[in-house]
Amino acid sequence: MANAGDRVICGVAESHHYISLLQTSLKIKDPFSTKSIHAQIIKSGLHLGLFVVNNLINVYAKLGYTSDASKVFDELPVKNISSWNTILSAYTRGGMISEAVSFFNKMPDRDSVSWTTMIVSYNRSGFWDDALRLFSKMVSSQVLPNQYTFTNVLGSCGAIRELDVGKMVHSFVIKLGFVDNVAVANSLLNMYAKSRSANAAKMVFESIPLKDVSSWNGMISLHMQSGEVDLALTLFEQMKERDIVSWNLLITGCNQHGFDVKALEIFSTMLKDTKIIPDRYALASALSACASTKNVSVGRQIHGHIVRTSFNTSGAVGNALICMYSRCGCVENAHRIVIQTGRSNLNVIAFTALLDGYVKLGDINPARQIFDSLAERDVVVWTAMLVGYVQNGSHNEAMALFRLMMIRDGEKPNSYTLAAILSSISSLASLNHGKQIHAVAIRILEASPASLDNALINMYAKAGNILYAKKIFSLSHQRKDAISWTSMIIALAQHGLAKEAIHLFENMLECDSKPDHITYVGVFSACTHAGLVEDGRRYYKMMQEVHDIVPTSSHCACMIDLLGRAGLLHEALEFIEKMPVEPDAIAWGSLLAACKIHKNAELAKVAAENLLKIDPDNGGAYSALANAYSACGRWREAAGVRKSMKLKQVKKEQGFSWIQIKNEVHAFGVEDGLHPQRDAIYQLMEKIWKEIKKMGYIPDTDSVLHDLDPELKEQILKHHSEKLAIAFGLLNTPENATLRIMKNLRVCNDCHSAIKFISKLVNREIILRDATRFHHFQGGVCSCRDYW
DNA sequence: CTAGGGTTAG
Repeated sequence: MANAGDRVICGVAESHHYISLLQTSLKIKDPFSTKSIHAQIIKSGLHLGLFVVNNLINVYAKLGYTSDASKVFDELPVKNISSWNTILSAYTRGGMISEAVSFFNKMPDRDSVSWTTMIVSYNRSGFWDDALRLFSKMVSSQVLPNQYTFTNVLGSCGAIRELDVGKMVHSFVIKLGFVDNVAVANSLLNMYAKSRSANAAKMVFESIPLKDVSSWNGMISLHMQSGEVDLALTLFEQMKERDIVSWNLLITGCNQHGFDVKALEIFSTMLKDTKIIPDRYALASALSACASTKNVSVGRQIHGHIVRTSFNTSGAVGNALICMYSRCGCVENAHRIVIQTGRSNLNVIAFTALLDGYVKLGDINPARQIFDSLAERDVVVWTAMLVGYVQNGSHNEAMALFRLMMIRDGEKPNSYTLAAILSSISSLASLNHGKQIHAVAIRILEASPASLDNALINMYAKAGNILYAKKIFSLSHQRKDAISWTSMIIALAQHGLAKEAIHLFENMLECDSKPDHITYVGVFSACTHAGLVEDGRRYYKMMQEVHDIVPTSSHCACMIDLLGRAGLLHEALEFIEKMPVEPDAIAWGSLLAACKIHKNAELAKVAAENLLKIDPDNGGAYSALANAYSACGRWREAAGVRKSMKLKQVKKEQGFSWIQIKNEVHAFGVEDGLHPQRDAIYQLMEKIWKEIKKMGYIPDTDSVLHDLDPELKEQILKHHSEKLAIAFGLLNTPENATLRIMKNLRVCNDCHSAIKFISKLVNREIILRDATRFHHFQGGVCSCRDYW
């Protein structure tokens, strides 16, 4: 047993002995050996000095034995600032910020380590402002920052793009002589890079005397952030050594900028040419690249690697796998990974991708099941579900979901949500709902993006309010895109404002906005509605020669329509025979419709036969052919067609019309006897009928089967669904109010003529949206000038 | 006792 004097002399050696023991116990994470060392230290008395005891406290703290650490600290008769700092760091490491703050305030003295520990703690929790505030307090308390302080404070500046503060810190760094410290210099570089000061960042980089891998990585990151992928790649080539971060910067950068093939190339080079093992960032980005390029086979290989190395699929990697399989259409695989990984380890983004995968396959029900199973929903997943319904044509479900989102869940929609619901509203042509959404958009969005304006234009146009559509278009002048022009051109064309539509198209060309294939559909339909055959031909040529657009079947259908309606039936047939794509049902249907208008039964027969060859169940073909025969007075043949229709049980779409009064939609079929107001409606129609006949209206009884009693013929015409809807509208709206009627089929000749008279008789504007376009009736005339 | 570079997925 050594005496007291020996102990003092041996102190230093003994200290080293205990410290190395403590470090080993920390390294192997063995709390029991720590306890036994602790016992030995007590046994030998606390003469070893604070250095050893502080070390003991630290090891306890780092192993998570906070109460043991505190106990040793509390029992210390004499403490130095390092003892206090050690406990402080124990609190901050455990994320106990409020405890750390009150401990920090209790400290008798604070040095740069104490302050820095607090700053680091704030940074770790993302409280960048608090970190900077504490830094300025530190400086005014006359405590000098060290290199650790600077790296962290510069990190805070970069995170919140506080360039001005960052510059001040920079001058401080220079003053205290830390510029040559590579860690501090790298932090400066990154601060400037994040604050979008590329030149300052480059200057810092050039001035670093001993650049390390991180310095180079910082520059690569800078270039990737600015989208200069080539420069980033060049720098990467120049590097003498590269680490996983260098590789990941390239992989994620290429992925983010759409160079997904390159990203996968780099990923495979890393696997092949280096010993670097891909981490979760590399795997997630590579999988994302597979998703974007729909490269399942590489995606499966990466999945295989993940399985072989039993890589943890919780979090980023699992989410990326699910997204990859969903976007590649392998929804079952994605679903399997959800089950294997466990729902709680995955996030809403992965589930949104899965939901979307089902939507893309047209499986709306499983998509809804996933949606319902989510514990937490954000605005994006609500929107994805909504878009699913819209694309599926389930507009009522879309409306119901939107209500659920707004009212029951209180989720705030964004511009994508609003554009999606507007698309449903457009299909339902519900002006009231559309106006409500417009109001929501004005209330909650700071600025309306072009996409939303376009949805609004579309909605107002489809709901019959062309004036509002024009207003939105003219107000969105700063952020107009090609789709805005297209939406407006189509809107004008649908409303029969063909000259305006074409004028707008010319404007669009002058503004150097590039029309696409849809723009041209709008242009052709405008030409058709106005009978502008020559313009139509010219634009058809321009589309191919100037804008390099290959005509699609819809363009051809428009052209056939244009020629046919103008009476150039043989030219239309010639067009079909020479058109660049295989003639489809719509092409022959257009010709057939034209034959009906121009009473050409021979050609109608050719068109109908061809149409039925392609689409044998097309009820429209039969009735169009029958109508064409009727129109030429060939009753027997017309009856023959109708008979064969019955024989073949071909269904003809039932015509109906609807009108919205307040928030309710009232639908009417032909001879609708079910409506509660039927007597009043029929009486009013009777009265109107007499009045308009006095004004010169002649019922188009030729369009009805010929072998009926004339009285009965009139009766049938009188009770067409659009006329009933108008009578109902007149009964239930204030005087002078505009009536907006929708019809699922095209308006018939007789109704078109009758409504003109009605508009004059009751002095109302009547807007009728039929299957293809709008008719604005006012003062006895229609906006289509009887050409439709 | 305190620290610097890369953070994916709808």
